[in-house]
Amino acid sequence: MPELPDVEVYRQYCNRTILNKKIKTVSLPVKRILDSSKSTIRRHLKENKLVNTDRHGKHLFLKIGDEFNLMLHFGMTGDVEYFKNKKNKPKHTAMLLGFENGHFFSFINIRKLGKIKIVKNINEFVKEKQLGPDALSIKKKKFIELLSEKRGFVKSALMNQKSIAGVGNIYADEILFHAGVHPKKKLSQISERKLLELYERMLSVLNTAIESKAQPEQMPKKYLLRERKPNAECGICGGKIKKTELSGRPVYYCSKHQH
DNA sequence: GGTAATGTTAGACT
DNA sequence: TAGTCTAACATTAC
Repeated sequence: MPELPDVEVYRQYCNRTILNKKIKTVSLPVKRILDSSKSTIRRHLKENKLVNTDRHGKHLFLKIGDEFNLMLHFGMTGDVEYFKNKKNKPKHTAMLLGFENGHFFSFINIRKLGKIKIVKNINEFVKEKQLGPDALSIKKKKFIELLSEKRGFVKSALMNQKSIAGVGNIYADEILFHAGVHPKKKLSQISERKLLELYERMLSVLNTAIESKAQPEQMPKKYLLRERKPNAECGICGGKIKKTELSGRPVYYCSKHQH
């Protein structure tokens, strides 16, 4: 479930499992997700250690030594798993690292829409990809500034990685749900005061999701994620949850309290 | 067996 | 020109 909160949970997981272990084997069976050549990735990882982690939006960076990073992007499906016995290798493993201690690390990518790349400088990568500031680091002023100069639907703007990095389809819905803003409201019709509220809600939703380990069942009762289906009862106002579509993606919202 | 799914992006559209 | 939108990608789960 790889939006910002999911990737942050993966990052924390990597921090407590794979750091400072020497890599002995590197297997990359899914060619289409490689953004660096197989040999480049191998060369950087073999006999080296992952020493730190970083994240920008939905991109995870595993630092190799002090010069390079292994960038992982999950696409629509993805997970990471550290395990001790090779027999437990997860299905759809797109990268398998074997450590000196005999344990393994798998980058799982079912739909193969993810990416693996060796990245030298994170800031330069972010610039190249034209990613906006990370959703948890963006300043209030910058947020207002970015959204004020856009047109189109408010949900599209929240999901646009070039404005703000990290918010995807599910959490955009969640943020709008708590801010009481209809996903198909035009940005031009949203007051600055409402933009401020969106900013506050974005932070609280993302932080709450991370605290809940990105598991819907662990989130507060009034969260839309827990009942993300048509005709469910709204946890905030008792209204009816409806489903519509925007750019081919599903949109869930409360027909009563989101305007 | 049809349908839908958490992301990105090239190319079409406005 | 530049911002916005659509379709396509690949695979599984229900």
